[in-house]
Amino acid sequence: MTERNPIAADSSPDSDFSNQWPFELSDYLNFDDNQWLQIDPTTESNFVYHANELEGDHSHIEGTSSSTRDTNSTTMSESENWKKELVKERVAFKTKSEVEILDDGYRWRKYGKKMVKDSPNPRNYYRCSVEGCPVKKRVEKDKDDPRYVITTYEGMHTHPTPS
DNA sequence: CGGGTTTGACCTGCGC
DNA sequence: GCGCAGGTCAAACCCG
Repeated sequence: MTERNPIAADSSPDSDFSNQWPFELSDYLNFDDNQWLQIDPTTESNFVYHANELEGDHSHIEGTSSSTRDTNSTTMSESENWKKELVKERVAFKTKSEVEILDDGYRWRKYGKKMVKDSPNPRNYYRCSVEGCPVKKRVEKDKDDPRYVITTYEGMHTHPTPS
């Protein structure tokens, strides 16, 4: 599967991520359970940076990137648990799509499939085909609306997008 | 033949 | 400690 899937062109050519996600992004991000975050289409290029902010501390979402979290003042047990979850970048979003396999420019190899408890649809696990690249993603259909596909990316690519 | 998919088994973390 | 659920492995299989 090397052909592109031009479902929709992204409208922000300056955005780095418009190259990475050349399909239509939905207005919602999901980070866990019921944690849906609505994003502004004009700033959607920022969302990647904030996925990990939400992993353990759902209380705030900031507009800047990466790791500025050492100044928090939560309790000890909380911050430890929270650190543990911040090992990897993670971002999830919901796309309206007929197909689950969206070509985002990278090559993915499927390595697992699992039924999840809260959904009648199976969850598929993919890994980046490039050797040494730690990126994984999981794809599942929205249980409430099977016309939507929930994709969760984990990690950052260590290589440029193959073309 | 090489790369990706399928699929059941296995591993691990967590709640009870 | 046990059982469940999510995540991963890996052998067999499929396909260009």
